[in-house]
Amino acid sequence: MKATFGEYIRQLRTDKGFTLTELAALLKLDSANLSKIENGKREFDEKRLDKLANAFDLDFEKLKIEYFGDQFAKKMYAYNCSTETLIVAEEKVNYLKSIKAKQAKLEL
Amino acid sequence: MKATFGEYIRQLRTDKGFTLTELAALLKLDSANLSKIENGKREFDEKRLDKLANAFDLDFEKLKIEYFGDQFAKKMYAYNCSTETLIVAEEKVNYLKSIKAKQAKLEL
DNA sequence: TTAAACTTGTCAATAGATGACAAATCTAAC
DNA sequence: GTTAGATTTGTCATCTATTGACAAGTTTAA
Repeated sequence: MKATFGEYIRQLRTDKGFTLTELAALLKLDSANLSKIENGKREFDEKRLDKLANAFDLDFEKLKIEYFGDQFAKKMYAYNCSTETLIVAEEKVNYLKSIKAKQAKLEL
Repeated sequence: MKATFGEYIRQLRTDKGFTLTELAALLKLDSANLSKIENGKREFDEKRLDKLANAFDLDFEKLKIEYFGDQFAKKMYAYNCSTETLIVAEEKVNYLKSIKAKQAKLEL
């Protein structure tokens, strides 16, 4: 659960005994590029999250957590951000939601 | 502190009595584009964070928290991610750091 | 040593972000 | 209500980064 997203995909794939070529076909990408993704040399495109969930019958909500958690972690690591960034992020999500709620009310 | 990053810039700017054109010059961008940034219609490029910190004499670490917190919040809001994403992100940052620490040890 | 699996390098094609500028709108002072 | 400065909006060419694709290399296990 602490692995990078690439390591996570590799885990899923090898557990099911798929080759890179087989999984790549399910995800509609090149096996060479899937290799790079698993080794952290390319990004996994969020547009393919649903295909990945289908391929391994995963809960989509949990997959999003894994995926975006990984994205955020990489950014924070790269820019040496303090963990307070995450607290601020949570506040800001709530702020965005409150804005939306306010707008929905006005449209009544 | 809960505002979006665009609102935050606008706050800083108007507090100091700068016009869009003036601040834009300091940040080396077009005033029209700065307007879009303040109104959440364009992204603020992370490469300009240092210029922004200088323009308002801000603590760079705090500015990063504000900036990346905003980025993460937007993503989470857009993809409707649960707040658990942030907990996972924190675990993963620590994982990345532990990897690095391990590698540093091997290189001795 | 052979075949399949995997890795790596490269590059053209594509998509997305950015800079630039014109035009419209807003605001406040006169 | 006119004017000037400030801001907003729309558009588009250009730049940049990402992606797909494929060739060539290495590793692995039989």
